[in-house]
Amino acid sequence: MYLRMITIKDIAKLAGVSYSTVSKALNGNPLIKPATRKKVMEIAEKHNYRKNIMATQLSSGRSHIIGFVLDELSNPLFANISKNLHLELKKRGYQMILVVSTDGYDIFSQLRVDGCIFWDYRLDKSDPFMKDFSNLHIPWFLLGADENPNSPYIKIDRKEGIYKAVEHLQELGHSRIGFIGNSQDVKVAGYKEALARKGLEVHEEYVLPAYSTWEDGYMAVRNYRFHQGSPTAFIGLNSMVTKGALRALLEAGLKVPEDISLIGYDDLPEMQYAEVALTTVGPPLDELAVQAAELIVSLIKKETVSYPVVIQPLLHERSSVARCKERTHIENN
Amino acid sequence: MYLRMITIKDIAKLAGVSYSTVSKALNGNPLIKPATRKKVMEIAEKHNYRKNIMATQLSSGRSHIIGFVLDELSNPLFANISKNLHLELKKRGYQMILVVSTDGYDIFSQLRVDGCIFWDYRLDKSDPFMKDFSNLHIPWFLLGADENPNSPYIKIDRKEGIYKAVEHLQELGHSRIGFIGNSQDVKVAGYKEALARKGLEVHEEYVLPAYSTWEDGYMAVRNYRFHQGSPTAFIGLNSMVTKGALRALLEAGLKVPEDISLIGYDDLPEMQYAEVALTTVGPPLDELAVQAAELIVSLIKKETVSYPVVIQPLLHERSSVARCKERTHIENN
DNA sequence: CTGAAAGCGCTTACAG
DNA sequence: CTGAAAGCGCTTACAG
Repeated sequence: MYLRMITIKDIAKLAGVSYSTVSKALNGNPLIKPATRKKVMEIAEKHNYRKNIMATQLSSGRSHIIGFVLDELSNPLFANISKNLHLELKKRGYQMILVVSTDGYDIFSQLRVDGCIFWDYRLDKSDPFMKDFSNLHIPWFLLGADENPNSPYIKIDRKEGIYKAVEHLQELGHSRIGFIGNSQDVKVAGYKEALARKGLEVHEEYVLPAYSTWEDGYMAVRNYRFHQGSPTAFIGLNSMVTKGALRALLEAGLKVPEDISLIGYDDLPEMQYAEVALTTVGPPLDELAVQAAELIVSLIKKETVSYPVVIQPLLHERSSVARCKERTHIENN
Repeated sequence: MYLRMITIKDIAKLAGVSYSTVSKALNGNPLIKPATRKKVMEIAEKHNYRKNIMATQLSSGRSHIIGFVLDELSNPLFANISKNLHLELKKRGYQMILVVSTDGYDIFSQLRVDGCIFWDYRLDKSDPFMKDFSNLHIPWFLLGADENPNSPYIKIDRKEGIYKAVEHLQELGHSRIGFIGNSQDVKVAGYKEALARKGLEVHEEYVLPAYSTWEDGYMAVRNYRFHQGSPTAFIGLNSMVTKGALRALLEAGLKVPEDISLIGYDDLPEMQYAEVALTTVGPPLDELAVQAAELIVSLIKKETVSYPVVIQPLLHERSSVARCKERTHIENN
């Protein structure tokens, strides 16, 4: 079918050693004499040898492939996480495949992954897929879940992240703090709790509904009527919503941060390159990837792990937040 | 490592037949007596047997996995194409894995895919990856390329699609037709050619620059100063740009299609659910997937194929285009 | 219609 | 330090 590829037996012949020696040399077995290893390596290199992963998998029983399951692809956050995770897994000797749940999961019946990471998955144990999946006895965990009784997960403490944003704003004198996002999101709950903890009043009117896109954030602000008692600061649900909101604020003639402060959730690089360098709160994405890679590898190795692993979002101060000048933005309006 | 899974040998023992018979029964070999097959199937079912794909791959030499390589994930078009392609491949006995090029390609050194589809890839033969990849002798083609000398590809005749849009608008009396998109895109070239073919004048001013997002389309229209000689109709680069442009047009107080007509490229379902059901032109996405699946399977089977396979974009009339009422939108403005 | 046997390309005790 | 051998779980001629 294909052009036949070179195998360890071919290399063995060329090197004048047994093919088990070749296998060991290729795998860096320390018992092999350096000179032998060198010769084997050179021949392999010269003939562009590629280990046949299927054979390796079959004999070793493991694929060294991790599945990363995402719900949707539209959030730039995923591209970032997927890339970081890919890198961290690679460092640990694993490859990653992306599985988009809308594409279905049958890939798992073909490809034996050694482990699986589910991003922010709304876990439904009665889901036929989850039933099938658990039959495979593949180590897995939820990344970014809020809870997952009896199974490992990495929790992003989003409520605490929002709390940090609220705290930061309050310290700068803001007392009327709004949120732009959909009320289903745990971040809205976190927002309300944070206000309560800080002794600030919760006004439903301060929550501008925005589902998840740039457009949503933009329209939420566009549709909002600013008035005397409007928030002097807003927190945005995610990077897209926040950037859309920023644009709408600027178009409404409000200066950010002079007239109104804005903090975005999710610390993506693009946030600092927005029209105004955005102050953000969000999980450290590199750490997230490291923790996720470590956890799945530990699970694969059957090490005992304690969970949840909790990731604390961090505040990154940039240029979209200023001390509250009470009523200033209203006057300008 | 894992809970040991049941194998064909186990089934053979339970069924009282040889394991080669089990293999054949499981694979639907017609020589096997129906009663035998039934017994085997029942036992397999009962014990939740899963074929070990690595063993299958190793012995058959093929993985039945196709790689689908994407550059970026943010366009909703990709989600659609990926899903359709996945389905079509599945019908033909193949699984698909998504490979995001920003994640790197090392997955290919681990996982032997039987074939590979590159979406709209800016092919660079000197790219070290492409060199490595071609060494693997894996069948592949470009999907959505404009050309690919000496290798198979599926061409989407975007220029012809744009031509259809221009023609449709002209037939309804429009002579000042604008385009919203970035001038790097082949669609802009197609737009200019279409105007020329139709004897319409090309004004650079009619091309509103928009790179690719909703925001880009929205801002392009926002920043445009409508005047006496402005276009009476626009064509949008893709679904996102078009939807952003639609919003900006509406906000500018223009009625679509009464005051101004709009055609969007890419016939995604969401286009008809926009604020105004959008007339679109774009490749039939189901056919695209079918053609892509057929081509890669043919290539894998070493069948001779003729290429390029050309996909013609289709016009879908909805409610965003109306007969031109010369100057009407200007008067209203 | 069924089965014994070879083979896919590796890994990994085990023996030397 | 190296090699012979068994084995991973299948598929597939081949013989019957």
